[in-house]
Amino acid sequence: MKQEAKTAAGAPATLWDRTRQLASQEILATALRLFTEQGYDETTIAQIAREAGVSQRTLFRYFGTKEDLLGGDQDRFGQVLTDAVGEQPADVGVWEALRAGIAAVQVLHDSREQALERFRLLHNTASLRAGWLEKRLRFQEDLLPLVEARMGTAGGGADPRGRAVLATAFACLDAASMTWVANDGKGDIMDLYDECLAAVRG
Amino acid sequence: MKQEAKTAAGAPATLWDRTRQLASQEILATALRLFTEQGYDETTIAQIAREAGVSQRTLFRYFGTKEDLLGGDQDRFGQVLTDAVGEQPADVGVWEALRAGIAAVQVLHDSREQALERFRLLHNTASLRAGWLEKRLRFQEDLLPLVEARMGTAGGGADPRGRAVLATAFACLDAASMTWVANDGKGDIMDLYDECLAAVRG
DNA sequence: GACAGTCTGGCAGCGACTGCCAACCATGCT
DNA sequence: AGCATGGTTGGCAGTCGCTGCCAGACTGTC
Repeated sequence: MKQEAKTAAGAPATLWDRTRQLASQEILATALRLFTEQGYDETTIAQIAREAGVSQRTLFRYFGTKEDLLGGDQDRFGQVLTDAVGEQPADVGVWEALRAGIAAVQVLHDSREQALERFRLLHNTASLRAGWLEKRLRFQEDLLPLVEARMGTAGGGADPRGRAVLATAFACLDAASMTWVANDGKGDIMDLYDECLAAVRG
Repeated sequence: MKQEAKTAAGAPATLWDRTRQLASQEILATALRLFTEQGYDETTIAQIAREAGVSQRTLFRYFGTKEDLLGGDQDRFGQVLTDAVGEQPADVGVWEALRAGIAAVQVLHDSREQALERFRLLHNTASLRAGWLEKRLRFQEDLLPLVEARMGTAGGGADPRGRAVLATAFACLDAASMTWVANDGKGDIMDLYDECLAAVRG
């Protein structure tokens, strides 16, 4: 259940945890390979489990959902995002604070290639896109109180402005990443994000 | 299944078509009732089919997807939207044109109550939210060329600004409708939308 | 009344996902 | 070393959304 994934270097904890982590990596690698090879929808859980050498039941214990096999740690995304935004000084504006959060998330990507590969899958697969948008919406919900506090709007559901600012920031991130993928990973996502915001806010 | 052997009154279309339409309405009404009564995820296709008096197979022939039982004509939404935007005079700005399109869609709702009921289900059910966002993304893709033409940006994937403006407009609509639902349908969605845009671009 | 074209329901099956249960095995205690 | 413990695993059955297939019932036409 809960795992201190602090196995950065050495300190291999118990043998169990090491085995767990190994299996987890194996499953993740197999899934990503098959997804890029033959597409997300065309890859079945049974196939991933077979090629990774585990049972379907175990696979579902590691990753509760087929989607989780791609995103890996989307939950950590949300964590890093809200943390980064929350840690911004109080005198920083909303837009700047959100920018800082988004920038913090970008650092989490392992490599440009892997990020590009994942984004490409995400943008080209309807079911994945849907799931991702849904998760992103939950991040927005988590961020909402922070944003409203920074804007001075009382929120409580009556004032739409906090939600609007938040949704716009993510919308720009969306546009930026889609353009980034369309350009085969050329340029920097944050630059594109800035360009998007500038286009929107004049 | 059973049918009124008489139906003497009026015969505008063939009996087939009439039966079909009747069954369709019956299914739709049953589905909406069960969804609001016990929730979307807790309602099975088998239950809807049983209470509507048709087989599952037939139900799936009428509505290809469980989601289709709620939205009904989401496709028409997109149609009206793109038509309205496209029909705006050439000298109208992007933001204004998009606003006109969104306003055109609002007219399609049957009644305030029904719209509120549907929106409530939509915003409270994760799977539905995901599907809706996905479909909305497709609308954005349809709208993109129109927006880029109006902005003078030669899209082709290289320029993110068209996508950014588009996504922002929808983001504001999202924030507006969520606030509308949170306030139990009080006020006008378009007013909230304007407020959102002002907060973003102000 | 016979024929053709639809529509329907039932059945089997796929894929994602879950609950249950028996077998397993690293770990800790004696 | 021996043994109990508790987390881990895999298989089996089952649910739910959804599809292909096939036989039978129905409507409309000649």
